[in-house]
Amino acid sequence: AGVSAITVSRALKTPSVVAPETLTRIQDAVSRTGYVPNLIAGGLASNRSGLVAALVPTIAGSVFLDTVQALTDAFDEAGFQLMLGQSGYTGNREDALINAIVGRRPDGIVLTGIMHSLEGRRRLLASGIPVVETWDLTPTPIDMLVGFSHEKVGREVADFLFAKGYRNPAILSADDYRAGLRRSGFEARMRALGINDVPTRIVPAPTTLRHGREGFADLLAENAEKGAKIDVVFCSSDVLAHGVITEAQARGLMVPKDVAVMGFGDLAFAAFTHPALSTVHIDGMAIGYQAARFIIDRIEGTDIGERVRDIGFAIVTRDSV
Amino acid sequence: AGVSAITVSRALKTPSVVAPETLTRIQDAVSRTGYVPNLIAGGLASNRSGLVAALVPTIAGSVFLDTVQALTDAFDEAGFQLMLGQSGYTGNREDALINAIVGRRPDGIVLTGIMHSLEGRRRLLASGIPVVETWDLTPTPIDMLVGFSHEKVGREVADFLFAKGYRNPAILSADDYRAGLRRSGFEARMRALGINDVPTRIVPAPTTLRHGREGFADLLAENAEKGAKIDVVFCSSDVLAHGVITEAQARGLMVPKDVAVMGFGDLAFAAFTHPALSTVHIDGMAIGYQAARFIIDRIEGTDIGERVRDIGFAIVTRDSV
DNA sequence: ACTGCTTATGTTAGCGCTACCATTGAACCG
DNA sequence: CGGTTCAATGGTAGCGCTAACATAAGCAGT
Repeated sequence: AGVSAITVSRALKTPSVVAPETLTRIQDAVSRTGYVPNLIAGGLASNRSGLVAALVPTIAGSVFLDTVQALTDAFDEAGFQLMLGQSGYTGNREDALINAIVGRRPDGIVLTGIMHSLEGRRRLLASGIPVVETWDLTPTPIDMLVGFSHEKVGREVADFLFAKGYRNPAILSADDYRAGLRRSGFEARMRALGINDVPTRIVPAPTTLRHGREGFADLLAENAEKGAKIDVVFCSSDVLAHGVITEAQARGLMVPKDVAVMGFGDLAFAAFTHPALSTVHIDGMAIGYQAARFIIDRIEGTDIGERVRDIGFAIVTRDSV
Repeated sequence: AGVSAITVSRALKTPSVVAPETLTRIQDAVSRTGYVPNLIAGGLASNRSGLVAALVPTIAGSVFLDTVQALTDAFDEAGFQLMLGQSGYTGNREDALINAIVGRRPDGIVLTGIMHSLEGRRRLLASGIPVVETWDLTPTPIDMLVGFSHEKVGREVADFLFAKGYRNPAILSADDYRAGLRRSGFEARMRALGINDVPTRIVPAPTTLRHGREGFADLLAENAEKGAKIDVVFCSSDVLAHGVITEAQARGLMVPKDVAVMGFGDLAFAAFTHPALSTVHIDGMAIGYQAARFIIDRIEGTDIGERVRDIGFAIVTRDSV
């Protein structure tokens, strides 16, 4: 287009600084030749890769979907591309993933859940890349954090169910760190209320409708042996809770008359099960948007204010409790 | 470590060509200094970014999850990082995304669904990047393809339901291109079988339990007016079908005695609804793995054989039909 | 006319690697 | 013992951009 490379670079990145006439000439040449700037090279030169990494345990049928969705949306809009990594629930792949990710010099990293491996924490810290941990609260975040207290969820659900008159709660929970936190909060508060033995069934993460049905069936069988009864099941996910409702239905049990069911997550379907699921609402999208905001602000040098955001939760009463 | 940069590069990429003694010395220095190679720079130099892009309409509650999961897994293992892009169902963001993605010079692109925009096709073709289109069949793929015929699904489901004795089918379908294909296949075959008017309800994509319930309610209301009846509902997704089952239950309708329900996708939960959902099984994981294989083979120069793979489908009979 | 300031564009260097070719020294061979 | 081969390592250039500074031209103020 009769101009130097740098002018083209400017025309594409900061069009405001080139003369309008030159600009149109360049844009014309770009569309004529089908030129697509190599952002890899640009990233190397400017030290801004335009990449952001998100690590989730798994996307399969998970509560993190909304968060991932919000992240892609928010970052897309800001011109970043999201790299998705699945660490699995076991955590042993986390370290290898961290290396692969840090090597690509992303402009930010969003972690779902807090980072547990010390080695991983050190490496992230050393990299100097903005990091947001999400979906949990910890007094010692690596960098920034947006989440809520799982323990507190457990406690408040215990209070809620107790106030509703339930005295024979059971737990159906995924084998997952955060679910464990909710469990202990729940048990601790129940103990304080005088209920000491809470029958508990642990199923593998990620949760499925199947695990909900089978887990509930197991819980029932186990308790029948002991001659005990269950009047409410607190599930570690809405999917599990949906499974419990389904199994109850299949057995001719009325929900909530015979057994009440409490979920967690308030996924899109929760309001439309039959009966509608009472659950704990978590705003997964808000977590994603806030995480994106944190990183974008940090990159742009804007003040981000308090680096830890407790996004809270809300108990939603519908018809299953 | 007393060696030149290039030797380090070799030690990390092709350890077999450096002397074992030198190798340990380098590895020692790497772990001592916490050196993480800059893959951006490496990518620029070697023209291999180690990035692969996946475009999905949306990940929200979708049938594509398994495919995305398989893609991250397969590519992670091969040392590639997945970039996730959501194009939305409308398709107008597709072009902008294509540019952002091509600019990052990924080593491969996986498209969910075929690319419709001519401009997008041209750009992808021009980029020379290996492209796999998935979840659909077309006589004119951009490059490689792994999918199945949605029309054929519609036809076979029509045959299947007709053979089962159903004569008053209805359709509950998402407003989505591929669902439309299944719909026309279904209607065409039904017409051939002498059934001309198939009551149809279109709901927005992505599908939710809610749309399943409301859509079925609408279908029912509409038909009650006309004094017609519905004996089976063919849904464009398992989620929708689950909604129909739920709504039927809420109304005291027996499935499949009063209405039968047919899903699509065979998602993990389909076997565990009550009654268990009859549906069309699609192996989303296999689609993902095959797509990854295509791209990896292409990169490594291995012969990929036939560039179009029809992965087929299977009608799964459970209890809802 | 000179200075100072602003706007538009250009020049140069370098981001951190790897491709390519060269070099070195040892082993092997007739 | 010179020639050939091979394994291990190094030197140089360059991937395609952008940061930083330089330059040129226009314009206002004195």
